[in-house]
Amino acid sequence: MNSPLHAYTETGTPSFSPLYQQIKALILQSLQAGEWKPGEPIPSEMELAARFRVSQGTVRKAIDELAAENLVVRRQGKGTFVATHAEHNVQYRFLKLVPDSGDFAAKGPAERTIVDCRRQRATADVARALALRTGDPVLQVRRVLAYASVPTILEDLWLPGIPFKGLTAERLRASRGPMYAMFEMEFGTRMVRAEEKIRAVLPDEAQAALLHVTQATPLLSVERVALTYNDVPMELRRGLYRTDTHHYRNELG
Amino acid sequence: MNSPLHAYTETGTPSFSPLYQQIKALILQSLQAGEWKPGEPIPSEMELAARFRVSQGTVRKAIDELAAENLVVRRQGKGTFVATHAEHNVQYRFLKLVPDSGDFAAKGPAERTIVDCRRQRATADVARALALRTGDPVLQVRRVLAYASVPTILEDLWLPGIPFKGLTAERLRASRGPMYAMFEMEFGTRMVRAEEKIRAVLPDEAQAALLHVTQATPLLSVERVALTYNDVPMELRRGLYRTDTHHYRNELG
DNA sequence: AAGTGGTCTAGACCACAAC
DNA sequence: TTGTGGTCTAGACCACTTG
Repeated sequence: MNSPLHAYTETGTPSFSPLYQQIKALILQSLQAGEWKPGEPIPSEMELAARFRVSQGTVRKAIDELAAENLVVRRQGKGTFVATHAEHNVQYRFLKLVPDSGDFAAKGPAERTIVDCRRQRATADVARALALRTGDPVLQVRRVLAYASVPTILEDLWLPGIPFKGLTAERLRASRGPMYAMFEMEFGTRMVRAEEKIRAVLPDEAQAALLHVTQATPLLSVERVALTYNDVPMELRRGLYRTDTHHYRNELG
Repeated sequence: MNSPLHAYTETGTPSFSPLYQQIKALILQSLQAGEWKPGEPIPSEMELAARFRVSQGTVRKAIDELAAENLVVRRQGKGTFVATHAEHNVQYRFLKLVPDSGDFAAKGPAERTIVDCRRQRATADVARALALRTGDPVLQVRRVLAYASVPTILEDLWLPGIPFKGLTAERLRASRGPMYAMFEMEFGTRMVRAEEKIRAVLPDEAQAALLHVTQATPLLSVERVALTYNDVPMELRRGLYRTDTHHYRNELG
C-alpha cells in the first residue's frame, strides 16, 4: 500500500486517487458504520497509521479534511472525536437566524412547542427531496420556536418513516437539547450538512395565526434539506422566520 | 528563523504563533501591498521558502490556508495565482440568487441598468458599516439587474469616496464583467469576503416601480458588507431580490 | 512520564504544463 | 527537459492533557 491504489472509471480510463483520499474514505466508512459514536474519540493517528500501513502524515492529511468538513473534531493532547450536535459550543449549527441586537441576550434556548406530529404518506415533492417514492411513509412535525415569548419560527419538517420509526410528539417534547442531537442519540442519524433555499413570502391564515402576525407580514421562507454521510437526504424542513427583530446571517467566503 | 518567533500579548503572557502562520502573514502583507496583482502568479514555493529561510513544507501550509480563504488559487504545473473576481468560473461569487430551474438557462449575465450614481455624505448607518465618520464623502449607486427582461434585483450600494475617487455612472456602464472585477482593475480594491443580513420586507413605492411589482409583494432584503484584506469594509450593499422565480441558495457545512 | 495532536524539516517521487 | 504544485515518508521536537 505504499503506492496509491488504482481506480478505473466506467470508460476504462485509469484514474488515481491519492493515498490520503483512500484513507479518508476508509475512515468515513467507519464513521458511517457507527464504529465510533458521536462524541467518542477515534483511534489516534499512530494507531490508524499502523492499521492502514501508511505514515502518520498521510493519516493526518485525511483527518485534516474530515475536520474541515466538521465530521470530526481535533483536540490537542486528547485525541480526535466524532463530531456531534450535542456540544454546547456548536449547538444549532444550522440555524442562521440571530437577533438584530448582536448574537447574545436571546441566546438562551428558544421555547419550543410541538404543534403537530403525525405519520403521513409522502407527497411528490416531499418524496423527491427525501429520495423516497410518492406514498412512502414519512413523519411530519410542525413546531413553533419562541424567543422571549414571541413566536418567531414556524417549522414543518418531514422525516423518512423507516429510520425514524418510533418518533412521537411525546419523545420530541421530552428531549432537551437540539433536535439533531436527539436524532444522533436515539436514531443513530447524524446530520452532516444541509442546503437551504430562501424566499420572501406571505403566510397563509394558519401560519399567520401561529406566528401572531397578520397575513400581510412578509416572512422568510427557508427550505432546508439536511443530509447524512454520503449526501443521503434525511430531513426536509420548511421554516417561516419572522425577521422584524431577527435576521438570517450569512458569511460569504 | 528556524524556531517560531515569539509574540507577547499586552499582559506579558508569552504567546507563540507557528512559523507557517508568520509566513502566511508575510505573504498576506505582500498581497495587500499589491506586490502581486490579481491574476498574476506569486513566487513559487521554493522561491518563497528561500526568501523566508524556511522549508518548502512550511510555505506550503501557509499557502494552503490562503487558498482555503480564496485569496489565492493553486494550479498544478503552473503556479499559484492571486485570486480575482474576473475569472469566468467563479464570477459573481457573492451572488447567491439562482433561478428555481437549476443554475442554468439564465446563467448568461444579467441586463444591468444604472439608475443613479451620486456623491453623497455618509449617513450615520452607512458610516458605521464602512468604518467612516458621519458626513464623510461616499459614492452611492443604484442599479437594477434583469434576467430575461424581468427586473429581479434592485441594489443600492455605498462606496467610500476616497479609494473610489473618479468612479462615475459612465464608467460603471462602460465596464463589462462583474463590478468587483472592475474594482480590482481600476481601483486596486479586491473584495475578499462579505457578510450578509437577510430579511423579508415589502418595498416602498419607488422600489416596487423599479422591480415591476406591487407594494404587497414580499421581497428578500439582503444587506451586504464586503471586506478587503484585513477585514477592512469597502462596500455596503442593500439588495432587494424578487423570489418568485429565483431563490437564495445557501450551503450549510 | 506517557500519550495525543501540532509543527517543522529534508528528501524522494509523481502529475501536470510549458517550452 | 525543466519547473510547478501534489503526495508520501521518516524523524525530530513542541504543546497540551492526563495520570
